[in-house]
This record gives sequence, C-alpha cells and structure tokens, in this order.
Amino acid sequence: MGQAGLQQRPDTFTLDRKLPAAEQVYRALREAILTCRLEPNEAISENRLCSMFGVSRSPVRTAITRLAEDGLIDIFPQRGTFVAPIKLRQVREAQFARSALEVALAAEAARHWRDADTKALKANLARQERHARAGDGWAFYLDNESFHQVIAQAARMEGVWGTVQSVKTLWDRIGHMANRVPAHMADIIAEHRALVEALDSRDPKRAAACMKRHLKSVDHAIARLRPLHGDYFVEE
Amino acid sequence: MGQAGLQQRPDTFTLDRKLPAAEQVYRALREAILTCRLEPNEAISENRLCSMFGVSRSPVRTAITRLAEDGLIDIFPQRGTFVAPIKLRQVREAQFARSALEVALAAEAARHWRDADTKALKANLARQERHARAGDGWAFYLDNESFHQVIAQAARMEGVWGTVQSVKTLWDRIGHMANRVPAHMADIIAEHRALVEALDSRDPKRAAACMKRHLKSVDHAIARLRPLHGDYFVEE
DNA sequence: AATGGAATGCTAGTATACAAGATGGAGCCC
DNA sequence: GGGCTCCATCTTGTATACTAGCATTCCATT
Repeated sequence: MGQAGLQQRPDTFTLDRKLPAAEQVYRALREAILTCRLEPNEAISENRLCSMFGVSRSPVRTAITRLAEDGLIDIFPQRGTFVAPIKLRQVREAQFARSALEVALAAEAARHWRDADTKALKANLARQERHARAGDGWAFYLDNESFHQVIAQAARMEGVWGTVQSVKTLWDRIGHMANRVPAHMADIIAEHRALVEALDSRDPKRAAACMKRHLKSVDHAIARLRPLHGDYFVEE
Repeated sequence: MGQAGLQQRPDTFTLDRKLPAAEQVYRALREAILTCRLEPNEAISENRLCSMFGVSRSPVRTAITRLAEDGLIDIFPQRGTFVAPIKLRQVREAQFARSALEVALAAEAARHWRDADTKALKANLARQERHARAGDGWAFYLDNESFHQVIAQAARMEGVWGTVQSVKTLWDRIGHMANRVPAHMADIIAEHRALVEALDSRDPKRAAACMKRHLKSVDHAIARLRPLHGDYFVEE
C-alpha cells in the first residue's frame, strides 16, 4: 500500500482559484495524513506535490511548514520530507493531555448545561448512528469532533477546543484507522450516549467521571491496531 | 514606544551561518513578541524584516508562517502583517486549559515523586531568587519555565510540557510584562516554594490543589496590567 | 466643497532559479 | 569479493522576480 495516498484520488487535485493555494494544499495534505491515505513514514517530495497540485514550490513549502508545526510531518534537510510516524510515547502523553482538558471541559459544561445543549447532542448522536450504519468513517469522525465541540461550547470555552484539537491530532490518526472497524464506532456511540445523560444530569463530577471513562476506552483501539499496523508505530 | 522592538537591539541581527536562517528569524521574532519588544498590534513588514536580518523574503516568510500558526501574528494578505493583540477571551480560555493540564501533571508528578526531584526544584528556586534580586525578567522567565518542566518530567509526561508551552504562549506575553514588577516575581517564588512542599509530600490531591491556587493567582497580573497597557488587550 | 475615478505605492502570494548538503551507484583498485 | 572514491542525482533552503489585491493620494469634474 506504499503507493496509496494522494494517488488514489480521482485525478490531480484541482485548486479553487478563489482560495489561497497554500491553504488548499495544507488542508488536502492534512486530511490525507489523518486518514492514513498518506501513511506514516511515507516519503513526500516537494516536487512531487507540485506536480500533483499543479502549483509551484512556494505554496507547497508553506503547507509543509504548517504541517511540520502540527507534528504531522518530519523534515530532514537535503534528505527528504516524511509523514511522521506515530510515537507511542507521544500518544500516551497526548491521551493524558486530552483527558485533562476534556474532563475539565465536561465538568465546566455540566455547570452551565441547558436543555438546548442536550438537544444539540442528541441530534449529533442521530447523525453518528446514521453514518456508522453507512460505514462512513470520515463523516463519523466529523460527527465525533462536533460532539465534543458542543461540550466545549457549553463550557463557554470554545477556544480550548482548539487546544484539544491540536492535542488530539495523534488520536485522529489512530481514530481513523479504528473507524474502519464498525464495532469501534458502535462502542463510541454508546459511550457518547452515556455522556449525554451525565451532562443532562448537570452533575459536574458525574460528567467528569464519564468523560474520563470515555477517553480511557480509546486505549483499546491502540491495542487492536498495533498488530495490524505495526510499522506505523514507534516505541520512542 | 512604537518604534521599540527589534530596533532596540545593539545592531542588525547577525545570523549564525551554521544554523538555518528561517529558524533564527523565527526564534528572534518569537522572543521579541513574547517580551513585548514587538508590541501587540505593531505592524511587521516582510521587507523591513529582510533588511533587519539581512536575508531574503523566503526565510522571513517561513518564520512568519510558523508564528501565525503559534497565534502570535495576524496576516492580512496585501494589507500587512501585525503582532497579534492579546484577546482576553483567549487568555481566559488559555488559563482554563493550562490549569487543567498542570493540575493533572502536578497530581501525576506527586504519584511518581523522588527526592532528586525535590533537589532539582530547590536548585531552581535558588536561581529564581537570584534572578529576581538582579531584576532579570528574562532569566526569571526561563527559571519559571524550567520549574514547571521539571514537574512534567517527574510526571513522566514531558511531551505534555510541549502542549502546556503552546497553551501558555498568551501567558508568556503577559508574564513578561508582569515580571517588570519585582513584587510579582516575589509572589511567584513564594507560591513555587509552597508547590515544592506539596510535591515533596507525595500527596496528589495536595499537589493538585496547590498548583490550582498558583495558576489562579496569575489572574491578578492581568488586573494590574490592563490599566497600564490597555491597548494591548482586546475584549473579543 | 464634494465626489468619483485613475494612478501610485504598498502589501502578501506565487513562480522560478540558484546553492548547498546527502545519498546511492558505478568504477577502480587491492 | 570487498573497500574506497568520485560523480550524478536527488533533496531542502534561500534568493529574486513577477503577480494580484488593497489602500491612499491626487486630480478633474460638478
């Protein structure tokens, strides 16, 4: 599957002339990396990306600079640019950070909770169920994101959601692999349902504990995936 | 003080030919922004930076791209690039996120605490006291960073320290202004001393509560600074 | 005095060319 | 057959030129 990635798209990426080229290249590459269409350790050549996107090196370099800042790409001057591997230690640390942030957000959200919030989350759950049934991993991923974002909004800390997003970049890569397993999505939905009930109870401690359990269960995804994608993960 | 910033340096920035130009420009600009030598809302011209650093636009643009990702710079195409203002809502959200992360780190550190950790923190405290007496705000800032980093190391979550660092970028800007007030540094040292005692007790709850109090006290810095630097802060 | 359009000068975004470093393969020698 | 050297080719980093958009200024007209 080494030749996977962007080459699996219908054809060369078509840029929207109304939007900055660098931004479009950034988004396309980020999505490809998160969904593992560009696999960990895969070499990326600036020149190859230029051909693929039909642009010069300038916007490609800008996009690559941003992806390196995001921790998704490793640049080795004069040698090459590679999709960053998934470092297990970083995954563990990211889980710790995400848990700390989202547990605090859940508690704070419970303190400010309103019926409209419950309504919004239930609508989201319905979408999750529909996309899981359809086997649409990407749409399910977006639902999942939206679900947690609503909680951050309810906590009146929407900016913290941005921090969570950057922390969870590693999770997103793993989550996309996990989403290929229907049972995984079903598990997530069940946990999300429990979370809605806890938040609806307006009990900060209950909401915090429930969120903590939810985020801990993602550990199981790694245990499942390592046998299948051993080369994606490095111990350090 | 509008003409402050990089022009206050002894002379034009001298690049080290052994290091990538983009990296050096990035670090120099980041430090200038964090220490408010480049003030919030100050215009930055790519061409002006080229003259200042003696390089072409390429490394300057790379550095600016990274600083924009860090949230320190706002780019308005065809209009200009500006040092980002300090948005109070973002500050509040950053405080929430930092508190969540460092309280969890302190609790975890207490669970793994060793006498060598106490020793390391006490050595750091001695340096803090020395630099505060000398009125060296920058050195004190570095001591402060190192202090919290040791705690993350003790928690065996050093990678989370990177997350804290990106979260606390806003704090760093405020902290540098606050460090010009000697009383502020003295307060910080006293709180750090209490934190060392809490960690040394190996009691996770005590360490967490102490860290929470410590991070809450930084609120007072904002209350002090707003009358002096009202134009640095925006409500949104 | 007010208004509208053109010109100008500034900005960032992008394209292209050059420089320097790293790597791999071929050829030569022992 | 193995080791060493050299060269070609790849890479990223940087320099420079061009393009397009935006804001300001100036001038002509009413």
